[in-house]
Amino acid sequence: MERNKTGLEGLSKSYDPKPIEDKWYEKWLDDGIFAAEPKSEKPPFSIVIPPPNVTGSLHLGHALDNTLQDILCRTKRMQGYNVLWMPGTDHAGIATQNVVERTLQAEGKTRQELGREAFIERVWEWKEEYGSRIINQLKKLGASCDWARERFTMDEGLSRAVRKVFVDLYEKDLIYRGKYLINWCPRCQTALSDLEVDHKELDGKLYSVRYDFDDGSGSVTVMTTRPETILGDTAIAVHPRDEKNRHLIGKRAVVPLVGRVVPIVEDNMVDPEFGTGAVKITPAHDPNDFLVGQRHNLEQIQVIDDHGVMNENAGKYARMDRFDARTQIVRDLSEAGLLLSETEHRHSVGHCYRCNTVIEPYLSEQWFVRTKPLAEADMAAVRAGDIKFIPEQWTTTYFQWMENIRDWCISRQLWWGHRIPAWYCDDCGEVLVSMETPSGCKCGSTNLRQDEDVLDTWFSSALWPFSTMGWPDETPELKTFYPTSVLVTGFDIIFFWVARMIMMGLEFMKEPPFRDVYIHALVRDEKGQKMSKSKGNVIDPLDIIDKYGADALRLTLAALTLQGRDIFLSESRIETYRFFLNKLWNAARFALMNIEDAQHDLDAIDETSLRTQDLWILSRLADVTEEMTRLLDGYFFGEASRLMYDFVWGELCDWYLELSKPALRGDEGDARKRATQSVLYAVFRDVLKLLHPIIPFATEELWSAFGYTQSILGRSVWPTPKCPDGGVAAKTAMDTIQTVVRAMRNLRAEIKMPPQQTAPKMCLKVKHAADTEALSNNEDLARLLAKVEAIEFLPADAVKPSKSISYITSEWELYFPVGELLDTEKEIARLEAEFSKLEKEAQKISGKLANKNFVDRAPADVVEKERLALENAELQMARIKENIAGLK
RNA sequence: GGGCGGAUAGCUCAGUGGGAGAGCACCUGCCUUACAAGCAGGGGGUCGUAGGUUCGAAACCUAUUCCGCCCACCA
Repeated sequence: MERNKTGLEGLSKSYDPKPIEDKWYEKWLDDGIFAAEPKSEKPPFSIVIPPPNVTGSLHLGHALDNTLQDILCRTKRMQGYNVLWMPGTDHAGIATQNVVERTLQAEGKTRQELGREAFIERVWEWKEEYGSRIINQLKKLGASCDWARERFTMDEGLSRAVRKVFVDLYEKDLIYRGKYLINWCPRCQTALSDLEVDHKELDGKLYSVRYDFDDGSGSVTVMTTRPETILGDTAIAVHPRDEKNRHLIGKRAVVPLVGRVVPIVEDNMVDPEFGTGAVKITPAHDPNDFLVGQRHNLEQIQVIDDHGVMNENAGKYARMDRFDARTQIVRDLSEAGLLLSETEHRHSVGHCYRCNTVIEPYLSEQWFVRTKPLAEADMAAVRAGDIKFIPEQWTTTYFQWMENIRDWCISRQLWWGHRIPAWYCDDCGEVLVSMETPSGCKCGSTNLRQDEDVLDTWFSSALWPFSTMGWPDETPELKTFYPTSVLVTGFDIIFFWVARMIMMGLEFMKEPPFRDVYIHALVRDEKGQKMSKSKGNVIDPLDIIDKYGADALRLTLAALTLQGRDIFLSESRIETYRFFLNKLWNAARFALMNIEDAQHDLDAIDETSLRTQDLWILSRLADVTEEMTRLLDGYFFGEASRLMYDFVWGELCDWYLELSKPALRGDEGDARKRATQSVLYAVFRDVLKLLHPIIPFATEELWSAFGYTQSILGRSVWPTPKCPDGGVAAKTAMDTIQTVVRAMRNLRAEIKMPPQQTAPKMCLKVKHAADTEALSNNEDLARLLAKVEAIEFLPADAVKPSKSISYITSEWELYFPVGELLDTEKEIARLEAEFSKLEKEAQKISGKLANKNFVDRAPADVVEKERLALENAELQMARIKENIAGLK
């Protein structure tokens, strides 16, 4: 087979990602390697990207999420799958609107001044300018998405899907409209869903306020954290079985400061143990009170407006900010003698997840999704195993939320987003919900007004797995790639996104949107703190890519990804893995410079010329190939990365490359040289393949330098494990060689012999249990690695060589004659320390063996192992003792 | 209030019933022609605490302490 020329000249002396990464990304795009085939004989594998916000810039969360997806996609491509990785971005309603509003603010303008149409135009301009930024950043990271399919949640096609879903759900009575108490952000001027409220524990005050009865017969005391809502009180409630407050039911109290007379009612919501057991009821400003109000038909009096300012119902407090009003009302209550106490109280307060403003429970007309029926199907699918969470523990979290799900408020009083496809007839009040703008009302009127509101961003994201594939049309993409294979995302959006995708997928596709949900950790800083701009601990992945390269970042993230644990990232950690890339780089350079002159077909390995080390590395490679395949298949990214790290560095570089040197120099003859060259060629081929999904750029560059037949590594076929004949025996032999070599190095270090100095001679006395042949056949290897001139094999009954230090195992004894360098006392001390360590060990084991329970109940092989260990320890002790005696 | 995760070497973490490990940091010696972003050797841990199960526990069970996170209609 004609081999491409190796490109050693092109490789810098140390690993430098700069000239490599952009070049290869371009080549992959030109080659079309990322393109999915709508119809194919190959088995499908598909992932839809969690669409980043168009406002966004790549952060470490994206970097991790997309690195893992890329690893999966690249692996599957090499394994022969027809891979679709669907990319795109999310319009991110509130977030984007806020960003554009801020740029307007800088120009001294507001969106209201601009008007709706002009503002939306501004947002689109902004989107065109910045929307592609994050896509380019994903490319820098190496993401192998099928970019020709890039989608945006407000594309015409996706918008059509949104309208279709809305209309269908409305017709099935799964979407309804009504006036309810919702979460309102007074700054963003919109409703929010329950999930979009961040609850934070804050130090507040709990006020006791006295409400006098209207008949002058006494008073009742209630507790509140929000005195400003007193102005909207329309009742007081006590628990029906609360004996001490029973007598209050039916009485009427006077609301302080406003003088309104309100009834005292009974309701199960009240906790009789809290405070006095009496609660003030403000149906228009508290979610609980709202429900009580419904049950008792109470008046809803709004006293706070949509800006968080007291309105005309607040009397003299009108036009005051809600927090100023609170201060003033407390002062006034105190002056009126109605404020009985004021205590510190820590409680949770809702904040807007976008702008952090304190949320106001606000009574307004909104659209809702009836979630209960959808959630039932959802949970059934997860229970049936149609959808699997990895790690499994997230299933619990998921169920916990689904079981307590409440209706989803989907209308937003924003301008940027999908306009709700509902029209109101100005003449008859009819509500028309339809995909297309209706021409007129049933009543004949043409005075139709479309609903001003837009949909929650997450409504369109929920359709992402099928809307991106062309739904509601029946496309080949849907047929081939739906359900997708796996969803990779962070736990922070399980409720926002994952659960809702499952709902919509099951409802409209009758199949779940994905089979596996791989939930990865959050990336935190080295101290475990969440990264945030305000803390100044943000690591920008683009800086990292610039400094260390995308591969170093990818490998670090993958290596630190353990199932179910957060990642603490620091630059020093990235350095560790960058060092690895350099190691791999140089190992490859070493191989290349030694196969450059090869005149034979490198693909043909002459098996008769293979020695222990060759069989060992080939069989270890087979082990690693099998293990790596298994780990990637099970989403064990960290384990997979570390497996390759350890194999390449600890086995290939530290042992095999060193052992290959004499043969490559020609010391062992031409046949051995050719065989070793072929082994290197074969090992690197698979190592580069196995590492390619994790570090695509570096491996691709090296692959081209080796000149393997397939010109693009990403197009090569995933390796299958092939253990050579004699591989298992070679592993045992290498194990022995490694132990002996380490022992020799140890003895040299003991007398501080410099590494460049060759030790004249070591004497090896091989005992019964040892693999004598492994040692005598590979004596040259031991000499090479331990830098020893000669190894003298002593007969088992030989006397100990004089003036030597020793290393003794149960299988062999190693003597290093050091002549005058022998420090007798030091050597005795060392041996005695060794002896007492063994003695302790032996005592422990014999204690175990003396235990009848252990001998009787432990498995036979365990007992046997302990017996052997004891025997060995005793043998070693006996020999060490002899040695000590000899020295004395 | 409910739930989840964690506690192992100075630091960050592997290790799910029979040998306590890795990387970084530290100490010693080396610029040995692939790599000083490197090589070789070394010191360092009563595995949070208390019980239990077991012949045997870092691992399994119970309780407990501390740390982190999520959820909840905490007036």
